[in-house]
Amino acid sequence: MPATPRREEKLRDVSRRMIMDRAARLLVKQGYGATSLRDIARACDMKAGSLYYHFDGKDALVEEILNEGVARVESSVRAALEAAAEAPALERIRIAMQVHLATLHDRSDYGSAHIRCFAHVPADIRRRLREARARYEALWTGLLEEARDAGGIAADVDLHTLKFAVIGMMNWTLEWRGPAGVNPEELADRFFRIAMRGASND
Amino acid sequence: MPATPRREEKLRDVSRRMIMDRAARLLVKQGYGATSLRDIARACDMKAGSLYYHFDGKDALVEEILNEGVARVESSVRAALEAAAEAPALERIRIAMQVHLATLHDRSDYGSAHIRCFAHVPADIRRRLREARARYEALWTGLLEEARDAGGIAADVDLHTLKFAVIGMMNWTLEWRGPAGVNPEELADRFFRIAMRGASND
DNA sequence: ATTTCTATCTAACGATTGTTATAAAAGTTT
DNA sequence: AAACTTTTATAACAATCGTTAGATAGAAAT
Repeated sequence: MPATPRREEKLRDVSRRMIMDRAARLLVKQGYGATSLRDIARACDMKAGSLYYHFDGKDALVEEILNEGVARVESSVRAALEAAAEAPALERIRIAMQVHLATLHDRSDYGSAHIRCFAHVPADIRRRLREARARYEALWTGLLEEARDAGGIAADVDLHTLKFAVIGMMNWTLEWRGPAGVNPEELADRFFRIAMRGASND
Repeated sequence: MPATPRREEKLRDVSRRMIMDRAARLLVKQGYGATSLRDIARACDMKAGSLYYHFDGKDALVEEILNEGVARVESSVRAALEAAAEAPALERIRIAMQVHLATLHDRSDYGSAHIRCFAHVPADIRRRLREARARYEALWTGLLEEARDAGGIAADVDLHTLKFAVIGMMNWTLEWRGPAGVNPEELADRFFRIAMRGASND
């Protein structure tokens, strides 16, 4: 086998990455149906046909972006949790919320693209994405069970409902928080405060 | 002026209503970009061109549907709140959550269509829809202020954050709750339990 | 210098899109 | 029965869609 030239392999990957970055941004702004390959190509200073050198087609590109969307959020959260492996269960939940929210708003458009486009992407893509989603949700289920087993969560709170409540309030921030809003970490703390201790006064 | 014949006016309205109903369902399932006028027409046993007798075009139809989406949720919630005008502030919040969730999941596809399609609809439609959205959010702001002024909400909870947390967890149910899931009223109670008294144990 | 490989462009394909003008029904009024 | 109104169908339009095959330019390898 020939010695694999690293320089060129990098170049190829750089183009792939640029295409995915620009496409992700467009997906967030315009949605799946309204984002054409020509839109994506123009954002990359390319022509639509050239994208086929890097991807098998629109759906393959979109699937890879959306898949990387969950993957990025999950790995960020997982890394933060490993770094805080000894922290109390509730504190680990707060950290997970901070990283989830920060990844969504600061890091990249992949996570946002996933959340925004998942519902309207072709059914076969959606089916495959569900696996990655389920894995990430299982991470949260584990976190909450951990807290409950440590006695940190009230017995009459359904963990399934709690999981979706927390994920829901976080993901919904994409619908209202502008880039100039409260920073994600502070926002996560406020959500944590509400979800864990409750808003009421008694 | 001629006596307006009620029979025919009704017939015209019935067709309009049917078109909007079917279109709303398709919008929920497929999203704005992937729902064509021919899709909508087929669902109505009509041809695409015929839709132009009832609506000025795709965007006008979609805007009317999405606008009615917020309007329905708001008027349902408002009616329920008027019927419970004397109830304690926190109880009124619980009721509002129940009706919001029930309208989204049981009543019709208009509210779901609004939530699902808002982000990806053309910008000028989105701009006009924002007014109706803001009015509905103001209703929630009022509800929460009412509860805070009555001493029912902790001082260190930001009402703006709380509002979006509650709306977010409710609207996100569209992403995970199937038609066979927990009924909306019970789900609203669980959310209320979490958001108001908190999930933690201390 | 020639060949080979990589990355992009060109130009077109058939299908589908929103939209329009016009014809044809179907129903109501006179 | 004739005239008129309301509703739908027909058929086409320009534009755009995802996709493909083949040409082209530039860099790397020989």
